[in-house]
Amino acid sequence: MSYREGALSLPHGTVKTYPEISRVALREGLHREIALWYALRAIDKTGSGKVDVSEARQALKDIYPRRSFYRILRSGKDIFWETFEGKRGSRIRIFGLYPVTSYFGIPYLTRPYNMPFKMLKKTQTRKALLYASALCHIKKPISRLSIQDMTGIPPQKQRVLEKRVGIEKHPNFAMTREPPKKRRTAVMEGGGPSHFEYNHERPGGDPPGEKRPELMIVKGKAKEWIKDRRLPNTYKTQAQPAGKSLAKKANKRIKEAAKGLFMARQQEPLFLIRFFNNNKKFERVSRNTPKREGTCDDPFIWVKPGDRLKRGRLEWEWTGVPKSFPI
DNA sequence: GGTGGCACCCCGAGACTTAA
DNA sequence: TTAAGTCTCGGGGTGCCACC
Repeated sequence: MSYREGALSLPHGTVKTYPEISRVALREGLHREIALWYALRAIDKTGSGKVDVSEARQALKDIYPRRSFYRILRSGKDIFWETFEGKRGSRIRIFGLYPVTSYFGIPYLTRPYNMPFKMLKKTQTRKALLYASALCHIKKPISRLSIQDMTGIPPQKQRVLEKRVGIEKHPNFAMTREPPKKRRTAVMEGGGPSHFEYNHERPGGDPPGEKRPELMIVKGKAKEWIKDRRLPNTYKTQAQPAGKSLAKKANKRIKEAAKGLFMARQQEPLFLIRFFNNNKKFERVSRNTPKREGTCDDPFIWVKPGDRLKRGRLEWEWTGVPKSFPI
């Protein structure tokens, strides 16, 4: 079907989103523009990359009021699309993945994820969709502050967005085999006001060498209490993995343009590797001579379901290595 | 069809507190 | 470190109207 055969229409199912692009757009304050870009790509069923302005406005009239549509069209111009005069009036040339990733300096695209298109329809859930899209491929624990670094969205707002689109949160807990006498401290991420002391002794004592929850003392206003040390949450979104052929294509072009993707990847800011799926991966990282600058802070290894102290609880065992080491 | 001015109202965002 | 709640203030979304 060509665009000449009929008006564009809204998809009923899903919209394809790219975590890296969503993340950068959120950070740059371009969430309105990126949402329209996703919507335009979704209604462009022929994949020609060109749509009539009037047809696009008609197709998206339930999502964007007239004023907002034209305003976003202006503000996203030359980043996500360009407009030109066709034979039948104004048209939009929607930029593909490569020009957009180039604009933002994104060195590599992971696989895209499909999100429910209905989330794009409401103003309230539109930004939340992008947030979910930015988060959906992260399967390991991640702190609120790391998410803020990634997306520019502060912790309070993250919670609001998660509620809005039904992102599930799962708490993680720290396990250890170290004797309680060996207490260790960790400074709050983001330079918080104090540090926390972990690995306290459980009332009644603990058998040495056995795996047990790491304990911490929390000081309240009137009293202090001992509790299991909690690690950052893991998050589960409604996103479904989509085909990655377009992302592969874009990555190939990025690689060619940058003359060495891996050079580009090494220049991107590193998120500290802290959580490992198994011992092998942890040993491989810690054995390797420093290849990049950065540190592995307070590393943990995933505890398999059968080895957990509490059934159903997500547990991570402290590796017992010094607080940080170079990677 | 496309854009600008204006006014109204909702919501985003930050600061702060309390609790576990 | 996470979670939840309150409060305040400014900005943005939107409708209406006018103009080109």
